[in-house]
Amino acid sequence: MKISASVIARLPRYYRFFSDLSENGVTRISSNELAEMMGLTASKIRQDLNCFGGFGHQGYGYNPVQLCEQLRDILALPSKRKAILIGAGNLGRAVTNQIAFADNGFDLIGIFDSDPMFKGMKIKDIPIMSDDVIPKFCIDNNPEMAVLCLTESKAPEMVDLLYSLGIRGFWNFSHFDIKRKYPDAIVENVHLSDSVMLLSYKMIKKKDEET
Amino acid sequence: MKISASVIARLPRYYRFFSDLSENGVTRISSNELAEMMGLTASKIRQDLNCFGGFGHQGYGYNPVQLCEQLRDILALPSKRKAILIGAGNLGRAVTNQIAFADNGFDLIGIFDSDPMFKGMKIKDIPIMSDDVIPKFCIDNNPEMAVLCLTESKAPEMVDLLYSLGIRGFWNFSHFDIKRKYPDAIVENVHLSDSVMLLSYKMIKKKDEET
DNA sequence: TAGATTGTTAATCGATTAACAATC
DNA sequence: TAGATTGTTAATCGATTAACAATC
Repeated sequence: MKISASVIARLPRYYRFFSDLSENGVTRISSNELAEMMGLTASKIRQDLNCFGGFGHQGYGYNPVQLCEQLRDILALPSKRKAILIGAGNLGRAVTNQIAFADNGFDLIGIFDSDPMFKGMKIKDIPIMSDDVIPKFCIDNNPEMAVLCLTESKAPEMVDLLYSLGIRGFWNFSHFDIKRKYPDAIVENVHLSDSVMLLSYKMIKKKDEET
Repeated sequence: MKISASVIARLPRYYRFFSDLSENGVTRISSNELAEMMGLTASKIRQDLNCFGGFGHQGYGYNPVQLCEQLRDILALPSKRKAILIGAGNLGRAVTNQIAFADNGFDLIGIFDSDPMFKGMKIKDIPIMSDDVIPKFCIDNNPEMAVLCLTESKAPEMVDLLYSLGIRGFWNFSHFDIKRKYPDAIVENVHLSDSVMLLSYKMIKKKDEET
């Protein structure tokens, strides 16, 4: 009954496709058609979606509107857990747009930066506060998740602080290995440098193969 | 002799660890010690690193300095391919810092944005130009890679343009499916919304399990 | 030489694909 | 009912782990 990590990793992408289909007024799609769209096999799609119960209709296919709602619930997108963001630099501001508007399961309630230049500023109506007030803010508001967009060197100390304040979910853009220090934390890492290095590798490999 | 995608996906992370070790003056590490650090098995590490040749020394272990150099070459980090960036918003500026300074295999030579408000501005000494001049710029400079940090709706048209100008590598922060339209393009997707949704899922699952 | 640790083969495990019975 | 397409089991494939011989 346990659902594998590889299935789960595909769920947001399914949600994305069903969401688009449903917005485009498509009321019915077969695993074959979807497989062609997504570049997967129909078999994999049927197995994946079936992990969570019979969302399809035999002889008919899948209903994007219905699947969309199901996937929203599975991914807990309507839950709106309180989140804070550390680091109001370019990355922090970019991520604020991602998280504050889209319907991604979180509600951004505060932004923090050590640089006094941000004092009193707001991003999308969310105030930027000084790092100093993180403890008080967390005790008062009990956020569950923190987005880490801070400089490398400050990450370890900040994670210690946030963990001590009860935060257990981390969307981590730094290279600091949170899981290693706090095995019970829930961490989603985004390593942009890994991603661009992979692109570099793929490009050199393609060139090598062509010669 | 073909190296699997799962091995390749781990290479940047190995590079990161060997890089840190070498900076910290570690001159020797065994697969067992590294496995403990990285949360992998020693066996997997030995198999992975052996895909590219015998980088280890029997009875001794691995030399981080040496491995670091080897991985740099494998990932083609010294190659500095010319890259342009489309979209000078927060995300674009954040990514500029990533790519313009770090040693990631690319050299950022131009930034483009349709918004005239950016006209004449620079980010890290790289000029921001109008979208209109993309064709001329590409013909003159022949960039190989484009970073896509633009709004969703503009992506399809922009990819058509860039592809027609000879660009085949894409670091894609948009949701537009480049590979589907241009199967011979080399694409590395970064879907931030997928990542945050997975975090949402993991957090709700943990809560479910605890009750 | 003895000890340590890799390189590499064989065994296991899990994920993907194929096939088809169930059913709308 | 006939046709279509899912749900689900069985077969295949690939990735991970374990074991040990090679060798520094």
